[in-house]
Amino acid sequence: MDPDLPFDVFARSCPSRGTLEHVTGRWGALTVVALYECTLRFNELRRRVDGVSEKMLSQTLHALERDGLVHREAQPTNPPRVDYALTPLGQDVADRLMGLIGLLEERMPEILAAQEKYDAERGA
Amino acid sequence: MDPDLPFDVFARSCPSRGTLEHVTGRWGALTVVALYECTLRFNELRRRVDGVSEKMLSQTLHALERDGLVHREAQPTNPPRVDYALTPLGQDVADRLMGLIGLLEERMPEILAAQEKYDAERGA
DNA sequence: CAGCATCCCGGCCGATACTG
DNA sequence: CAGTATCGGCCGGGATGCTG
Repeated sequence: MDPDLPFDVFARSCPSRGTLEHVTGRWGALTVVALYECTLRFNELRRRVDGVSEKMLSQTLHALERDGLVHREAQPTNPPRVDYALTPLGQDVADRLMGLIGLLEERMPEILAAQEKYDAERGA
Repeated sequence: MDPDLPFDVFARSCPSRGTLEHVTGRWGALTVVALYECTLRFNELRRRVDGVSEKMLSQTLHALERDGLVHREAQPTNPPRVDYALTPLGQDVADRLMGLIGLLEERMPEILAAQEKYDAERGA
C-alpha cells in the first residue's frame, strides 16, 4: 500500500497481519459490524451473529479488545451484565467493513451468477 | 445492514457469508489487494503475497474466480503463462479492502499500544 | 447472565513429489 | 512456469459441563 508507511501487510512478519486476521476472521468482521449501531451485551451479540458459538464469540471479543477495537465494560451487578462497544478506532474499522459487506450484499446476484457459470463450465 | 436487501450476512444461511469469507480469509484479502494495481502471473503473485504456499494461493484464486472477482487468462505458450486480473466487481471489492488495510497500517501504533496495555494489565 | 475448562473431531494448511 | 496429488500435523471450533 503506501510505501512510506512503516507497516506493510504484505510482509509476513508485519504485526498488521495479525490484526487484519482478527478483523477479517470468520467471526471478527460480523462481530465488529454488529456493534456498529449500538452497544450490546454478550448474549445479545451471540443472537445477532447467527451461528457463532459461545467459545468463539468469547475468543473473538478478547482478540478485538486486545487490539483496542472493542471496549468491554462489566457491571458488578447480579446477575452480571457486560457491555461491549466499539472504541473510536473500532468505529473506523467498522465503517470500512460495512462498506465491504454492503457491497457484497448488493452485488450477490452478480456473484451467484458467476458461481453458476463457473460450475456449469467446469465442475459439472 | 440494509434491511430491504434480500441478502443478510448476519443470517447463517446467507450465501454472502461464503464470499465474505473468501474475500476476508487468511489469503483472500491479500490476494485481491495484490491484484489491485496490475495483472500478475501466478509466481509473481506468490512472491508478492509473502508466506502463501502454492497450494493455498491456487485454492484462493479458484474461489475468487468462482465468485467472479478474479479473471484468469491462460496463454497457450510454452512455457505456460497465466495472468490473473480483477474483474470490475473485484476492483470494487479491492477498493474497500485497501481502505481497511490502509487504515490498519496507519493506526498500527495505536493498536500496538493497546496490545501492550492489555498484556501488562492481564496476561503477564 | 457471562464466561472458562475440557474433550474431540474435521479440515485447514504446509511440505513434498509429480505432471504438462 | 503453472499447477495437481497426496500425506499428515495441528488447531479451529463445536458440544458439553461447571462457576460466580
